[in-house]
Amino acid sequence: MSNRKKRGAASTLMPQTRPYGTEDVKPTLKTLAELTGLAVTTVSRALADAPQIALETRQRVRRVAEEIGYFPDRAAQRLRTGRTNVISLVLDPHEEILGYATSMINGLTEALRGTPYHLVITPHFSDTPPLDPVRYIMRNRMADGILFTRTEPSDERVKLLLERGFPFICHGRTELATQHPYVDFDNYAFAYEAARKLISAGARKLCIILPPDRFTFAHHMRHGFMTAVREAGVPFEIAGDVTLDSKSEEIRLAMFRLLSETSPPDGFICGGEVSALATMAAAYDKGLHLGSDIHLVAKQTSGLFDQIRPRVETIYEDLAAAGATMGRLLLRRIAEQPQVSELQVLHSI
Amino acid sequence: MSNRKKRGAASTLMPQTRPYGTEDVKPTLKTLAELTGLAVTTVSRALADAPQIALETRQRVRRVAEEIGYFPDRAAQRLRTGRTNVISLVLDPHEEILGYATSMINGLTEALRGTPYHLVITPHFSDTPPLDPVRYIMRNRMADGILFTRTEPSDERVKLLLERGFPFICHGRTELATQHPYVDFDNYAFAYEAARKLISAGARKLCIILPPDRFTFAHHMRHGFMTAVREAGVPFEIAGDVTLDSKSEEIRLAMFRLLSETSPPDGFICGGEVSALATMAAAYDKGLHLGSDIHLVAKQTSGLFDQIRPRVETIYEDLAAAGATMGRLLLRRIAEQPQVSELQVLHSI
DNA sequence: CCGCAAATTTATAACGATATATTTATCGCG
DNA sequence: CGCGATAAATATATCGTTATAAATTTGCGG
Repeated sequence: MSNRKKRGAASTLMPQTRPYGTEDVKPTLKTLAELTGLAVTTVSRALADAPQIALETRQRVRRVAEEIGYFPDRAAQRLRTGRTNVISLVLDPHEEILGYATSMINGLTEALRGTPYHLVITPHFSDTPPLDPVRYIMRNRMADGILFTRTEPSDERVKLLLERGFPFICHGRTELATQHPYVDFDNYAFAYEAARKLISAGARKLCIILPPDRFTFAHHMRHGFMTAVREAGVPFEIAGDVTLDSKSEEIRLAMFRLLSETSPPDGFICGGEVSALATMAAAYDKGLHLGSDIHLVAKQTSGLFDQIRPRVETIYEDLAAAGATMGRLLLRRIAEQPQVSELQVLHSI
Repeated sequence: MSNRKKRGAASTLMPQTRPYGTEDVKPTLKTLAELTGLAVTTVSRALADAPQIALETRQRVRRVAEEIGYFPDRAAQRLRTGRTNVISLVLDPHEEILGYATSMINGLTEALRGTPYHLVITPHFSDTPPLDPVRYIMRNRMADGILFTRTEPSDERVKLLLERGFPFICHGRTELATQHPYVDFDNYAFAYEAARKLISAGARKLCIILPPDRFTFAHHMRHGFMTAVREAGVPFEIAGDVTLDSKSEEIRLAMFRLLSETSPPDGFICGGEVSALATMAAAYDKGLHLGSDIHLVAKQTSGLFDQIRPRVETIYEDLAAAGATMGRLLLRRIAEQPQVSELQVLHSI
């Protein structure tokens, strides 16, 4: 009632003497209500395009909202609705795998584009338990969903998130009985194909540098590798002292040592770009020629290897696509809580 | 008064029959007030360690808070105080400079560690005006401060942010009359030193690949380069068709063409890792030998070039350090609004 | 032109915290 | 014993939004 009387307030839209375009009205629903002579509730629903608000009213409100530059206060929405409109990407330490995070983030932001969702980066510091970031996000209600990488066979994060029913998508699989959503690259196929390529290129003894054994994808790679070498009956070796997470310098030295042994491998599978370069450097330092003395297949996740000479055989993993898929799946999961089975995406090579 | 009576409520801490450790009380100030028999206000201030709350009370509140797993609701705090406890990093498109974003993010998260601040990534899509992300962040009150990169001499973002008095730190400088905070690498020195190195290595004609001309640091690099070549009276060339932002493939082709000309340059300065690799690839394809036929100095921002063979001369820019500095400066700026001069940090080589 | 349903709009009460102003308890001192 | 000063705690209002329930207006058959 009393609001009705205030309809004329619209004329006081710029009461202060200010240059046009710098309206100093506070852009809130309340202001909007005063300007339109409607109730705050009505304005709110009008902007939400609620069908029970007359079309004409909705349009009018929308017009005035635009005029005063109204944008809903995310904090207030968040407090009221309980939704943060945020998803969190847990960034693991030691991800020197060049551009790993960047590619994924690029894909993610593409997936979030046009949605109200934002991406916050939650770091996982190497001196703290892996569960910390996840716990932190849940307890502080920091996000509506979580993304993380480097999944382990019996991943505690997965267990906890499943237990709490908190939306998440992980990059990589577990070996848990319970199904859960994930996005993964077919690292079995990668290693298998890589081995096949090396063998048909003439390599006579293969070597693979694996990720740290605690990660599920290390098992997949090993399995793919083992299957290929066994099928072909080719001698092989698994780089022992060193993993894809090792410092590049260490990898190079380890590979140098390996190449100095009697009957060293001549075919190398590197699951990352840095390890590939380190292996190449070791071979170079050893005076070995890539393509004749030794062969190498690397996993490529950036445009980098297109510029490496001598040319290196690579298998491409599209991390931006993985990020985009993870983002989309997570949003879907947050919105509808669908069956897990729909959400298990395996990016094949 | 009536609250006093409720002191006994502490015994109803877990009224439901639930396994210990899964308290289902809502962890809010209200709950805490009921449990302690204090007023909500008191609890709030107790947790804030306000001196006008008795020490004994503060400790008691803190104990109970811990017991029920209380953590303040960020949305509520944000709504009430107007602070978001968020800083936003605007990620530019086309940052293929491997790990550029990752390094910076790593530094940033290190700087934010232990603070209540979070990092959100606001993408700047290449098909939208550069001002959009900044406008977006300010109007939606998405963050308390903004970080961005690739600063231009007359950067619109800087102008807008200064005008609005919104806290920000940019990576790179402007040429605006007004002072403003920034963190920058000394790209003048980089190019100057690189040219000196090439000349003393025996290069007789220099070439530099610059960033797109719209960025301030392109001017710095050019200036450093020009100063060095003029001082030494050495012939030079500036890669014309191609910039550090060009696709690596294009850079390689351009360099290949350049090397095919009569009396081509034999000393190259590459402001980024990708362009360096592309240049090396072009030389390789041309049959030229690095270190004798041609010389190259690259800017290194990752451990990558330590594994590149033949070895490449590099000058290191520590982007993680830059990120950390930017983070710290921004927090300081948000907190105290200090003099700009304290906030202008130039990372020298 | 009454009355009842459908179409609109509104009032009220949260969400969980904090700023401001006030009240109540405690104490020293004349 | 009472007074003012200090210490400690409290009440109230508010941030900007939305969910719920209630109220009003409108339309239309009878």
